[in-house]
Amino acid sequence: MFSKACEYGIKAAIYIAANSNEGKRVSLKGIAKHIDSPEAFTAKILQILAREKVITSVRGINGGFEIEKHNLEYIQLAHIVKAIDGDTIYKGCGIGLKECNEAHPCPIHNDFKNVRNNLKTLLETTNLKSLAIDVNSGVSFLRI
Amino acid sequence: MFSKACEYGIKAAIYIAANSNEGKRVSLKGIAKHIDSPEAFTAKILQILAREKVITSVRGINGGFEIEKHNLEYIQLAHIVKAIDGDTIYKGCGIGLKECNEAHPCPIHNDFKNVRNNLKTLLETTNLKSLAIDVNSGVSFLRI
DNA sequence: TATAAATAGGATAAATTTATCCGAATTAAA
DNA sequence: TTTAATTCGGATAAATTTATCCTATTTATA
Repeated sequence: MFSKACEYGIKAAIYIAANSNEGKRVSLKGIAKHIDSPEAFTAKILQILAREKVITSVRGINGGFEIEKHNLEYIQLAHIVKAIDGDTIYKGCGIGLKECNEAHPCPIHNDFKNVRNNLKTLLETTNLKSLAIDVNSGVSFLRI
Repeated sequence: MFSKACEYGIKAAIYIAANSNEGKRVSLKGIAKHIDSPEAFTAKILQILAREKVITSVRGINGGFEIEKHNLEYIQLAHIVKAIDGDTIYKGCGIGLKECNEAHPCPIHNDFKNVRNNLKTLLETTNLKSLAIDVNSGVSFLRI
């Protein structure tokens, strides 16, 4: 479904969100440890998310990653996925046709419309705040 | 969503189905041309589908690929996807957790359940016959 | 039986994704 | 102002996916 990079990106963003929600900034090392991802590779992904303004990075001692608390509820999963994997997963054709639409549909176009819209809606309406709250309260988990 | 190999596999299977539905056997060359895919790579994928009994291959002159007409309605997209990409796309966790379930859910587990089930149902209930008919009648397309 | 048209499958190459390494830049604090 | 903790970013390596090439095998037919 998503690339590995995107999976790490989603998990990292949620972990950062969970901590930012409690006023804590987290380091690359801590992120990689808590989401069980390779550190250097995760660093690249965090750079992308920082460039795309999904997260904020702070260099130097006591630096790390954070998200402004009042932004948490406005950052949707779609922002993260789009930054890393692009939007073809929830906008493109299921079997990769360049021009696939109502007028010129691929064989699974209509059936897939539901799945794709379902996914699109999910990604566009799920914000980091709600995900962070569940992680903080122990309702959901980021590893294993 | 699906790998390139899987996209080719789905398109090839539908093309073979569309022809088998009209009593015609098709060659690798013809398949690759009509679904706009690299010939040698497509050959590998057809081998997988043949090994998995999704399609039948016939060697030698006038050989090619076909599907027994009376089987067309019993072959679901899920068979093809599972043979090529496996079933994690419609069974696994959205962010790659090994153990993700009701008791120990990832943060997007519940939201994703719908998408995944939606996809699973689609793949498990869409058969090659209906897809073939649409292609044959010019309602849907396999390339461009 | 020889030939030509097909698929099968092993070897290899190209491209992309995933992962690692290391020096540069930044910054708080001793 | 030096040091140490930290992210940034370029270079490279490893792994996987995608793609190609070539020979072997099969088979209908001349």
